[in-house]
Amino acid sequence: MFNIIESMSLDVGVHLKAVRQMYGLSQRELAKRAGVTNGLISLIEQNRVSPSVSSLKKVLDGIPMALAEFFTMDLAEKPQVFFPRQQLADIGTEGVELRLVGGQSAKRSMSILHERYAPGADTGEEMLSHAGEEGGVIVHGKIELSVGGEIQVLGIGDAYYFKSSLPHRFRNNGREECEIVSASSPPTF
Amino acid sequence: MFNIIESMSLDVGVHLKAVRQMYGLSQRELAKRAGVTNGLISLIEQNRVSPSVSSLKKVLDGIPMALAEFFTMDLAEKPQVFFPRQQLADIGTEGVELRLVGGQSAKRSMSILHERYAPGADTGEEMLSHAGEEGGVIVHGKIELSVGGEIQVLGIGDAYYFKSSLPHRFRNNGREECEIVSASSPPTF
DNA sequence: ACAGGATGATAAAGAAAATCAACAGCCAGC
DNA sequence: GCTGGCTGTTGATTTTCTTTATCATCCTGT
Repeated sequence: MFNIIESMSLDVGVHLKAVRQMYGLSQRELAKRAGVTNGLISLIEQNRVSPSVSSLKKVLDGIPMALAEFFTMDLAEKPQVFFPRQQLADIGTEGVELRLVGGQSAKRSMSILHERYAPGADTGEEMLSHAGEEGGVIVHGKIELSVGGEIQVLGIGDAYYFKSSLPHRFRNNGREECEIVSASSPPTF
Repeated sequence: MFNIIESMSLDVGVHLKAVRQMYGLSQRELAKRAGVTNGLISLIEQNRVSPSVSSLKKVLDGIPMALAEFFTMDLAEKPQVFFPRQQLADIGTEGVELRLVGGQSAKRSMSILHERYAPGADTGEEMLSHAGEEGGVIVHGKIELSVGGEIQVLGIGDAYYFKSSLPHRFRNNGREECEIVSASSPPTF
């Protein structure tokens, strides 16, 4: 009886770990939410067991994430979160400049906001997390943005786009006011 | 210790059975290809066990089908094929009865309508004009159709097809009710 | 009517997953 | 230094899944 797991095309363990960390959860936190034991999550992430579908479902419910999303994440390239300034420029053809944020995403029905962050302003240590998607462009100043474990400082012309369910936080560490044009879907305001 | 499976949103068993039969495989045939026993497939399809991910993977490999494909098939509601008459939404006005096929489905590339024009019914002197294309067949009665300056009376079995941007008008001058089955793309309704 | 071969279902035995409870490591605060 | 609380890991036990072998049923051809 040789290892069944190694024949798997999808590394469930590594993948689960990545997803869990992306959502900023510890094994115990996730286990508690999912109604399973932390030991199980540990074993799954080490690929020492192949969870039953019902178990994996329970675990993912704690995130929350659907089974389909979990398995399709491997096929779909990991969604781009940060868009460097250069990447926004010049998408259009000759004479036309199109600055499109999150252009690879198909569905985008959203509300647009003009935000201003005073120096030191912060959306708080408790990470924001809600339904939908959001994105924006930094118009003036700088902003520190944390999304799903990744942290980056964005400056003028930089942009962002992510699923709002990922824990996120905006913080202005600079001395200047920061100005952002953003959009969220479905319309929060 | 009560049934875990009943809390599953996805009915793996029923779904696997449907997929297997869709591919014209018996439990034993699939088991042989997948390298598992027919008994396991029987139990899975009855939801008497929740297979491990690795087992389900092996089974699906025998079809063959990817895990992602299997789970995404469940999220996509299985499209309705048959629409009882009563179920067709009536979106018409006075003298004109318009019954829309598949009105509840968001993603449609076409609007199929069952239209009834009472004697004297008229879509109005102001010509209709919108994007896309439309066509149809006269099932019962007669209808006077004007399209882009041309006028013609169509009877049973006659048909039409034109670009919706051309100004058009339907009018029933006869004494009988007129019945038409039409389609337009992209969906107007 | 019968044999042959297919179908899916099932009980019991064996293998693997999931839990329980304990473990060591790490870091912040006293 | 400790303590308390967090992290992830692990051996032993319980629970569940998977196989084995058997069963009844339904066709098809003789």
